[in-house]
This record gives sequence, structure tokens and C-alpha cells, in this order.
Amino acid sequence: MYFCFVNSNTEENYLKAIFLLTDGVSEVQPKELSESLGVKMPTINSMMKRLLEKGLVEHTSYRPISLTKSGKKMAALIIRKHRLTEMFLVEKMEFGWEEVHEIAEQVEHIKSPIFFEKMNEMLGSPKQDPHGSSIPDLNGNIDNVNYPKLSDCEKNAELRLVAVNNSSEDFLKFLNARKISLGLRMKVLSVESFDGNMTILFNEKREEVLSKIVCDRLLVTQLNPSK
Amino acid sequence: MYFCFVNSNTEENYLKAIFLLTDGVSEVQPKELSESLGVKMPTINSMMKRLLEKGLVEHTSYRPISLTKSGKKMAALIIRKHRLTEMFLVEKMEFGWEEVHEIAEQVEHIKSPIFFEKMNEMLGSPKQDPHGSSIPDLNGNIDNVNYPKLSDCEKNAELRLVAVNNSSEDFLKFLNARKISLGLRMKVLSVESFDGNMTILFNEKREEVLSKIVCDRLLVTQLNPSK
DNA sequence: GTATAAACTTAGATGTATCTAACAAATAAG
DNA sequence: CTTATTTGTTAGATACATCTAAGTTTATAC
Repeated sequence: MYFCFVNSNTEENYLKAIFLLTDGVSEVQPKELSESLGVKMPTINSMMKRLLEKGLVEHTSYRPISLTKSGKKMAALIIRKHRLTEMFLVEKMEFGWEEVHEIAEQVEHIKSPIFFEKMNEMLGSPKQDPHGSSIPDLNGNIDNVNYPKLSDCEKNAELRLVAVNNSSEDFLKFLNARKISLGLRMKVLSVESFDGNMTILFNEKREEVLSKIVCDRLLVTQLNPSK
Repeated sequence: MYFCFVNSNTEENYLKAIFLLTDGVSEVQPKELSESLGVKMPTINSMMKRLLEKGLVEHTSYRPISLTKSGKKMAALIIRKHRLTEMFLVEKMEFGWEEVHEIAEQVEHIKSPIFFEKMNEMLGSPKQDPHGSSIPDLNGNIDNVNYPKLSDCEKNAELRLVAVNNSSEDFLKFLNARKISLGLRMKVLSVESFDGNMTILFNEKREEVLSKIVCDRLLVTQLNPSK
């Protein structure tokens, strides 16, 4: 039996949003999805009805939403296209990492496997996008490395910034202004227990205080202590 | 008074189709437009109503359709994005000229002036796309060079292929198979008056018979006779 | 110059994607 | 454990983009 079923851009956006909101957890509340997509609750409801019929989500009345296996794969492939595009824009077209999300948000819906595989080839099959997020492979499998947040690290921790949690233009411009980019070495000099502000030493020379809000969005790895 | 009015992809496709069908002439018949877009007549009708209200087309009942000045500009800017994309795909991503139309058809709707201007810059502000069609400038102005068709040339004419009339994959693959590409020198050896077939000498060495259908789609310039 | 054919228009229907208003269920608060 | 609040659902409305069926106008043919 042969199925040729194409999803609208809108449907793709719902799948993507559910995928991203269920990162780590298994389900998402309709309310959360509605806020994430900027649509009202009944809209979520009618779209879930459609995606349910297509076998892409699981959802029973008054219960949270999750993706089926095929929904997950479909979402991962859209995210693959999004992240390859972001990488292409940064590496091959000299865009800043703060400029690429909006463009990739549109490019990701282009129907042309060869277009994205050409990007992939030109980029040498990158494993991460410019914000440090993993790029799913052609089968929709994605490395689920769960980097800790800077805000969860303790005093004296020696770290490297490997990803950001959020690709909003404002946040990335904030980081640019402070010359904070992926790969940067950081040491936690102090943590203010009252508000979660952290004082960080960058590259062993520059010292700066970062708010909890910012520290929540910076993902790090422990630096090899043998070094 | 401030207007922020965005057109849907569908509207953009109508504007583009009208622009291309009114190349050289001033109007297009609704029927022609309907066939070109693959929609039924009433669909044309209701879209014309909308584009009329937006001041993008001129149309009165039972009369042909034309673009207003602002409709023309808008269409030209979409075509600019399409043709820049085609050029980018060929020059920077190593696609064949027969592969790019379908992809550009989708990319042209992306809303990001900087994305296309970056392409333009990387390409060195090209004046033609890979099929020899002029690329409109940022103001929507387009060089209207009207190259003659090969089929309108006479015996013994010495020519250079400068553009094709049609970017369909099948036609371009047909040309690829015969190693016919832009810039190729051609001499008309004979014209069959019965069916319009032409015998052409390519690059002063290779001889081939081309059907009228093909000759209608090949656009040429007269080679400088002083050469 | 009427008859016929082709092109065009109107009216009304369908499916997508959204909304508001009103109602129902689940959760939180007292 | 009842009440209030939040969350979720249903029903019905709107706008877009399309269709079919039926009627109208223009063009073509004889």
C-alpha cells in the first residue's frame, strides 16, 4: 500500500513545536503548545484532531499531547532542515548566529530533499547547528545529549560553553555584545543564592556577572580536570 | 498613513504569472492565466477581485487583466528573488540549470530581504539567471531585451544562444543531452518550410536537426558579422 | 444577423486555519 | 469537600483558496 501524504507548513510547525516542547519529557500540555505557537486553545484542539487522524500525535480529551513514532520522525526531519539551514547561513553565507533563526523558520518548509542534502554535503555533515543544537540524521534520529545549564553549576566549576537554549535574536545579540560565543571557557567564581546571579571568569581573564535568566540559557560541559 | 500589507504566497504567484504572461504585451486573458496557474476560471475571478481591491491589478468584467504600477513592481521583486535563487543554486551550490526552477519556485516566497541581497552580493550582482532571463533590480526595474527566437532566424544566420524561453526540467535535460548550453555558437544551415525543423551547425563542427518546438524556445543574438 | 461556441461571472459548497463565546472537566485553594 | 480558577472542549463564525453548476456576455461561424 502506497501513501503519499504531504503536510502543510502549519502542520509541520505543530509537529516541530510538540517535538521541541517534549524534549526530555514525554508529553506536552495543550496550553503550553497554544502559548508556544501563539494560537488560542480551540485551534490546538482542531489541529490535534487532524494530526490524530493522520496518526502523528496521541491525544485523548483533557490529557496531554505526545507524538507517535512517525510524528516524531517527521518532526525531527523538519528540525534537521531547520538546523542545516542555520548552519549553511552561518558557514556559507556569513550570517551572524542571531540572524539565522527567522530565515531558517521559512526555509525549513521547502520540499526538496536534494536541496538540504546538498547543504549537508557542503557543510561536511555537521552534527550541531550554530547554537550547539544537535542536527537529526536522515532517519530522524537525534543525539540526545542533555547539557547542563550554567545556572545548575556550582562555584569553582570549570566549564566550556557548548550550546544555547534559545535562539532569539535579542538574546544572541546580548551574548554578541559581551563576546560570549560557543567554545568559550568559563569558571564560576561565585553564585548569589538570593537571585541566582553568577560571577563568571571568561577565558581566564575577563570577569562578568550574568543574571539567572541568562545562566538558564547557557549550556555547558565540564572541562577535563586533567588539563 | 501607514500600510503594512503582506501578500500570501498564492497572491504572489498570481502577480508573477500575470507579469510573465504580459511580457511584451499589456494584458492577459483570464483564460490564459487560469491555464497557466492550473486553476479554474472562477478562482481567477475571485482572486482578481482581491488584487483589484489591493490596487495591484486592473480588471473590469469580461475584459483582460493587467498589472498596476505597484503590482508590476511587486511581481518584478518576486521574480528577482526567483532568479537570484536560481543563480545561487547553480553558481554556489552546483545544481544543474534543469534542477533549479522547482526549488526557486519555493524559495522566492521567503520574506527576508537580507537573505536575497546576500545572495546577490555573493554572486556579484548578476544581470541574468542561469537560463538567460534578466534579473530585475531592487526597484523592480527589468531590462527588457527581447531576444529573437531561433525559429525566426533565416538560413545562414550566425548566432549565439543567449537564453531559453522555458525552464522546464524536461526541456533542459533535452538540451543537456545534446550539449546545448548558453553561449553556444550556432549557424542555421537550412530551414524546412513544411514543419519548421532547422538544421543547425554548432560551434562550427557539430550538425543537428532541431524541431520547431525546440527552436521556438531557444533565444539568440546575431553574431557580430565583423568577426 | 442569428445560432453556437467559447470565455467569463455568480452563487454556493468544501477544506484549512484561525477566532470568540459558551460550556465542561480538572486542578488548586480555602 | 465544596468553591473558584485554570484548562480544555464544542459550536459556530470568518477569511483564504479552491471547486462545481448554472447563468451571462462576447466572439465565431454559418
